[in-house]
Amino acid sequence: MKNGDAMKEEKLTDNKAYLNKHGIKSTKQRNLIFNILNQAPNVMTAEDIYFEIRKVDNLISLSTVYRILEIFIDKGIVLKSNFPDNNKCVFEIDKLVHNHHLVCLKCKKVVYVSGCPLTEFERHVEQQTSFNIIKHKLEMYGYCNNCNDE
Amino acid sequence: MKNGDAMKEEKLTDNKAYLNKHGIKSTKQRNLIFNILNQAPNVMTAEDIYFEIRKVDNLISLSTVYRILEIFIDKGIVLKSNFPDNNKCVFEIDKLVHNHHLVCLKCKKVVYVSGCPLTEFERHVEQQTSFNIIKHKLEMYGYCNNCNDE
DNA sequence: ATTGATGCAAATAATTTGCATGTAC
DNA sequence: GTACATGCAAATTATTTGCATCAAT
Repeated sequence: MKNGDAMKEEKLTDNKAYLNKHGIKSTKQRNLIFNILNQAPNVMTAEDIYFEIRKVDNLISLSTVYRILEIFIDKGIVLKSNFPDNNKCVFEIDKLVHNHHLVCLKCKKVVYVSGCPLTEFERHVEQQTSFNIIKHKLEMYGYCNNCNDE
Repeated sequence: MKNGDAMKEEKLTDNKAYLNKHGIKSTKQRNLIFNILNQAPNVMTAEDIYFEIRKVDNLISLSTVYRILEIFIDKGIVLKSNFPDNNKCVFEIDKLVHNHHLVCLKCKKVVYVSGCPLTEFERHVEQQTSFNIIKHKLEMYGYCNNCNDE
């Protein structure tokens, strides 16, 4: 028990430092959301996060989830996406390795794809358009192994 | 005048053929929406389309706009996107040349970028993931000439 | 004439906001 | 103690749906 508590304590402290480093005040709710997103194997909607927190029996308001996500996005530690199928937004930690999304058109599973073939292309586009390109988002759509078989 | 009418007539006929070819029944409203999207210099929201039609003094219901767009998407002649800033969906004709989006983070202008550096990468991802990739969506974000200067 | 398309109003769903209260520093 | 964060309920916004009427074949 003591051990568990100590680990928990340590984890929270870690997050606090991380949040503070990014100019974000640490609160119980912010730590929870950060932990959940950080351990999530996949993108999550605001509601996913909300229900995940309820499991842990720590009540939180859905609007707080939205507000905290907005802060995390502004401070650059979370990414927001919007797949055109459903109108829900999905959120994920902004890992610094460049991951892109591969979405199954049938079961809607999202898989991360590492590697990024765009660096050179971006430079080319910058020259052509005189835009200053900051970031990009790449989503690929298709059918996963399972859904292909059916 | 006669000339104008003839041109209009011809245009509508063209669209009808095009719609029918894609398994879409032609109606006044569908022709209007198709024309508007086809001549649009940029992506449009459902409301943009709705107001554009109102200008032409032809009343249409917003729900009809949504319904027709859905059909166009299903039949593959229109693309739907969802930029994460605002929760509105945007629509555009699916030109067969592969265009991608370059979005200004400040003024929200969207510019089309031609060329696609992804063909080879997609094959690589298919091998790695056993997905069957159907299509992709690439959005680049940055600051345009104007907004950079300020 | 028939089948499906549209208009209108109401419903739904995601997200945002106002305000009173609670909490981190 | 103060300033900001949160909870709750209500508001807003985009999109969808039900149903009666209209239009294309």
